[in-house]
Amino acid sequence: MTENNLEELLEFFKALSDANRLKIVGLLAQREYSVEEMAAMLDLRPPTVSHHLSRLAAAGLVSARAESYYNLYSLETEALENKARKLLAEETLPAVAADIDLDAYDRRVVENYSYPDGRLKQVPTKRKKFEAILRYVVKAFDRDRQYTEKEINQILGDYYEDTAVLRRGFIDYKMMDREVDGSLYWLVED
Amino acid sequence: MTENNLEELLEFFKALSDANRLKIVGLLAQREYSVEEMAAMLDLRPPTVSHHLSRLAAAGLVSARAESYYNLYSLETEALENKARKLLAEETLPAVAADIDLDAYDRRVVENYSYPDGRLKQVPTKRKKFEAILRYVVKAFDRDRQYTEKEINQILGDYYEDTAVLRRGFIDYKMMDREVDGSLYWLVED
DNA sequence: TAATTAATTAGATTATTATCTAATTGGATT
DNA sequence: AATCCAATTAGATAATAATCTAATTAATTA
Repeated sequence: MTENNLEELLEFFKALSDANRLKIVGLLAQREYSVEEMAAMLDLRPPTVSHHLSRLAAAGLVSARAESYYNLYSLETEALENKARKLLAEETLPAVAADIDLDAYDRRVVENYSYPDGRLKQVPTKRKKFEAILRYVVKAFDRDRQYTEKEINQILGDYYEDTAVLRRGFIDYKMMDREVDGSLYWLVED
Repeated sequence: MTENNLEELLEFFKALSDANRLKIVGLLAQREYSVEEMAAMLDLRPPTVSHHLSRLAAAGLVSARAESYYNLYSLETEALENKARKLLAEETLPAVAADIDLDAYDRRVVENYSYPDGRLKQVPTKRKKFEAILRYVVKAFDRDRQYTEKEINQILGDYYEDTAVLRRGFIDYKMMDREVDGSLYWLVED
């Protein structure tokens, strides 16, 4: 369902990503034509037009009806409209990204900045990488409870000596919140 | 305006006719990303992602904003919607065919079946070619008047000896109509 | 039945395009 | 001022895809 979505969209866009195929669609938007007629009008050989038509047909955009030994092609207007409308639907594009490995960047950063035992070699200065490290470290905390600064530092100490830079990062990037007097910390919901 | 239409549509479809570019669009439909982040998630090198982004940007589908030395890309949702809606508009597809040489098939058929002086060598039996010949010969008649069968035959005689087969063709293919008694003929409007 | 015709399929060639590595650019940090 | 880093550009290579000719198929007419 999710992966199909990408395949289906891809077939649709590929079908229309050629000038001569677009012209064929333009022709068939007006009336049906035989292969030979279109070949003459586009100045192509019939096998080439046949090939284009088979790609359009595979995407469901055209269909043929046999009449004597002509194959008369016509546009599947509804199919075209459905695809265009699907593109406009809210849920379509996010679904295309459904199977993408969103954590790949974080994993790469964590690997580059960690010793084999899981401790951090250092903390990156660049924002994107710092955030990736924070997302990794924050997993050590529990959503359902509150922590004293002492407890925070104890947990962070397993990752890095300078616990303050990590603790401050959580606050700066709004991954944690705390009491005004700084006595208690807790995770912020996404 | 008319040719631009094809170019613009083509750029749009080509921009989206690649699996990785579709995935990029899917990612950016959710939030903005840097080039390096997307490269990691798609398992591509940054130059490759940069190339894909420039094609998407050329089609107006994504835009970048610089933040420190990141280029943060986001989806141009409106542009995408406009293109999709344009595809649904009645006039778009016929406009794509506006510059096509619609007479190319007829010309080819007429040339194949005519002597240099314009007379027909023979009349084709195959429907499509017969129609092409009829469309050619019918130009000899005037829209604003009526013809007796005798006058018809005289004009058709300039093209071909067997005038009846042409005259009958006009009637069969509804290019001409006539009185029930067959006394007068006239051109049918398109 | 033989000959003709439109379309498709097969196979080869050419043109595009996606991708990579290496080099360059332009900000940002030390 | 020197260095670093993300992004882009340049240039080369590999993978796709468009197109052609030749052969085949299916259907029609002489």
